[in-house]
Amino acid sequence: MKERILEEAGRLFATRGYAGTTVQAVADAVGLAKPSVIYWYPTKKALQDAVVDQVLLEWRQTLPRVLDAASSGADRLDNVLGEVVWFFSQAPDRARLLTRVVVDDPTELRDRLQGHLRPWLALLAAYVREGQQAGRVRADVDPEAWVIEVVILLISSFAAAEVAAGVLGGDPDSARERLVGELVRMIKRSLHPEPEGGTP
Amino acid sequence: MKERILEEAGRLFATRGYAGTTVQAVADAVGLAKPSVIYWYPTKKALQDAVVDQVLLEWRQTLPRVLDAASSGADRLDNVLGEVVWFFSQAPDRARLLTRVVVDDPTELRDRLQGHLRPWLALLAAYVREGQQAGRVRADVDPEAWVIEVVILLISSFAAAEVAAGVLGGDPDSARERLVGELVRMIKRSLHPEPEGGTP
DNA sequence: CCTACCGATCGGTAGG
DNA sequence: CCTACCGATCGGTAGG
Repeated sequence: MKERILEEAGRLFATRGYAGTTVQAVADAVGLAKPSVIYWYPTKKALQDAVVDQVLLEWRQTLPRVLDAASSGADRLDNVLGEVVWFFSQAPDRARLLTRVVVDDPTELRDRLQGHLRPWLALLAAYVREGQQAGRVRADVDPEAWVIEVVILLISSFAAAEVAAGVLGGDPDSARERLVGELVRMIKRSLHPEPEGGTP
Repeated sequence: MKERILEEAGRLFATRGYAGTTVQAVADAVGLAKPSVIYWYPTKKALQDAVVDQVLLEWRQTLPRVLDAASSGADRLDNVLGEVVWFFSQAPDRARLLTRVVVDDPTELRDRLQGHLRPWLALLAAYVREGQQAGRVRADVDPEAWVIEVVILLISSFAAAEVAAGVLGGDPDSARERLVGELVRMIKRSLHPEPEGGTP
């Protein structure tokens, strides 16, 4: 039952935000009375923490794939982006939830996110720098700033995917596809002028 | 007094969101009793609408500058980006507010935003396409998708600027500067491999 | 522009 | 896991 609650709460927090989600609404979505939700998660805050923790956990579980993608194939960046895109495409609520955490002000949650992000920032920035020394990556890239901007772009692009597809018009599915394609292209071209792999 | 209310409400809606902002909090910030706020803006919803309208109005007032920047100088894209960056740097709450409108779900607000965006999308995409025909812009760019992704990146980058600067570390001001610099570089390089202007 | 007040709903508790 | 209930606060109104 904890899982059902977590699932519905995740959906609601992602779409309506923390303040916009009532414990009663979560209870209704699951089909329980309000105190039953409070039985499993003692406060609304604890429920939100659990939801955010779950997204971070799911991300950690995706890590092996990403690291694998990062060390194989002709175009490693392309592979990594593919995994990240898959992670958010799978469940766009993840991106919406993370966007809220960043924008909703709670400094404590931000700090928790930063703790998760900082090691990644260092790792990825080192990769970029390495590429620069090898001449594969443009010299004018600011490695740390690039990584941060790419993370922002990835998360917010998926968080806004629905609206963006609406603005683009046409069939929603193909609109989403065009947007993801251009997103990936932009990120790659911002790092190096032409694909890594060269001619196959 | 309407102005004071609008100002404080804008600050609060941007930082805490619609559901997270109470009419009482707005009243306290201005130094009025709650019913006095309701006197000037008959409902909380009307107050939010006024706040969003104001941001859109300020953007329209910035338009002449942007259009001017778009038709002068060696690197027109650079000039336009400079104006947009200035618009959001001036008041980062604008970006945070727009992010919320997109993510907070109210379909009606989205539609209003889309109405504002659509003509721009067409105009900017046409510019990109024109550049492609002249060979100034890479052929693999998807003009409409590119414009949308750039708008998303610009808005969310400023909305997350504070957190991003925290992750980057060091002096907050110079961190912000690095991030904006890289943001602009990414956008430019995603369109054409080298600066438009050539050697001066 | 304020005081006084409204019904509804908030997060959470008591007790079983 | 539920019913019954708590004080606090919500958006908004009445009346001046």
